[in-house]
Amino acid sequence: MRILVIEDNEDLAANIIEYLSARGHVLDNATDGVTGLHLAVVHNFDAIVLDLMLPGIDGLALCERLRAEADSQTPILMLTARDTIDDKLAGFASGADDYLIKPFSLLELEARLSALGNRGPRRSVHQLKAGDLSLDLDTWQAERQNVKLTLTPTALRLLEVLLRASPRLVRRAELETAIWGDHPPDSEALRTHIHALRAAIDKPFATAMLQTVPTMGYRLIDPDAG
Amino acid sequence: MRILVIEDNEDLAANIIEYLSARGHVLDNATDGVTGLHLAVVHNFDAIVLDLMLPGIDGLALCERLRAEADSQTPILMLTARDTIDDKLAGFASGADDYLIKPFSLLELEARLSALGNRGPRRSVHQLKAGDLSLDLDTWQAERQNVKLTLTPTALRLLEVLLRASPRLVRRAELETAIWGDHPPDSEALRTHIHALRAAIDKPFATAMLQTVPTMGYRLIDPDAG
DNA sequence: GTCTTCAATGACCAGAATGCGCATGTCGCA
DNA sequence: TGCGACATGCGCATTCTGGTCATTGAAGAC
Repeated sequence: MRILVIEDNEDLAANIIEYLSARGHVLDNATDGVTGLHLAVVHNFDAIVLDLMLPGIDGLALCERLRAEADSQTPILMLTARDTIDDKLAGFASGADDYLIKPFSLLELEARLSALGNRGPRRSVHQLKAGDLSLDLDTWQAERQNVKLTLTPTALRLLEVLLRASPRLVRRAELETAIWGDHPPDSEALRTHIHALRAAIDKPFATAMLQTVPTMGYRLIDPDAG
Repeated sequence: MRILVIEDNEDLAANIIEYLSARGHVLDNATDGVTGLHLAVVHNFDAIVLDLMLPGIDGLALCERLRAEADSQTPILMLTARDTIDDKLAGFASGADDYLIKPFSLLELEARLSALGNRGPRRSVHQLKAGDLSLDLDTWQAERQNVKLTLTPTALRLLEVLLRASPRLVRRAELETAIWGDHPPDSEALRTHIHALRAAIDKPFATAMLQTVPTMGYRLIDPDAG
């Protein structure tokens, strides 16, 4: 996860950054509110750790401005020594997603950050991918090299089957039953659809991913992998 | 919000339900794990409050099964008297989104549930949004580019469903049940309403947000995002 | 109680997209 | 050179979608 830590206490910030970096996250740090707000708006973090006591802008105000002006939905975890109910309510009211009281365990911080990062529509678990080609099963939008592709319904199903199998080879019979069920068309219409799929995902690009294996079937490979 | 409370302590459950109901939420209750799991799978809650000490299935196991088998992404807030780091970590590891220690304040519970349900109480209570298109759920006023839109009741419900799902694709059958319940009209009246919705939210503007995915359904996208 | 208005529905038509079958072209191989 | 397997392009039939409109039914106004 890419995480922004807005915290002016250098020791604490260093602790958090060291621990989370070691756990494989990418960290960024701001020691005052203005810088933090700026970083949060410009970059696209997966989560923000926000101390409430800050020089510059107050933490609550920063949170509100981030939600209101910048219309950002990045999850925010507030960090503070204040543990009265009113403090917490104010935190959530300003748009925070979680609220952690000092002193806290770094383990718990990471667990809560993960929970924040995992939820929400941003991260779609339902995505098939092979190399620079991807198919989002929520939106059913296919992309290659971040270019959106328009596919016919059949080509879309074909792509889905091939992506799920990738880089395995899929037999023609398998593809046919996947698309038409038990009653595939008389002729080998599959070729036409493979052709259409190729036109969409391979032709506009430099490298071809959809390969033919004569007499056997087709497979979708990632040219950059092995 | 529609909230499921899985809690066998009757006093505590009654307290939570009474309080949250009074605050305008719709509550449901299960006193054992099996019933809870069943309700969670069948209905579509905005959040689940889950006690860890339950007859039937253990809370952690229930959480895992919900995530794994049912593939549910409903936010889960765990409720327990156990407050060691290991307990918390186990909770988050099983798929929880938040973890609250007894005794707790009902105010904090509601704040945390709001944060879970909508990532910011502001959004759920007030408005749905996608790009420059928004729907205020208090006034039921839809706007695009700050221009107020007049919609027919059905188009309004259609917009609500699509906005909540955005940018996910919504299948035709899904839209039909969302609007008409189990007995959708004979003909494909949905098209006419989609047409009406398009006329209102897309036609007067330069860019179209409501996209058709042939054979599958419709989706509402933010043209400026990714 | 009647009239008016508006939305929902279902039928219809037209245009476009898609699927499928076929003819032809291409490649590799014996 | 001949054969098998596949790619490609084309045309027709079908399907899908968008748009329009008349009818129906409900809610509100008078």
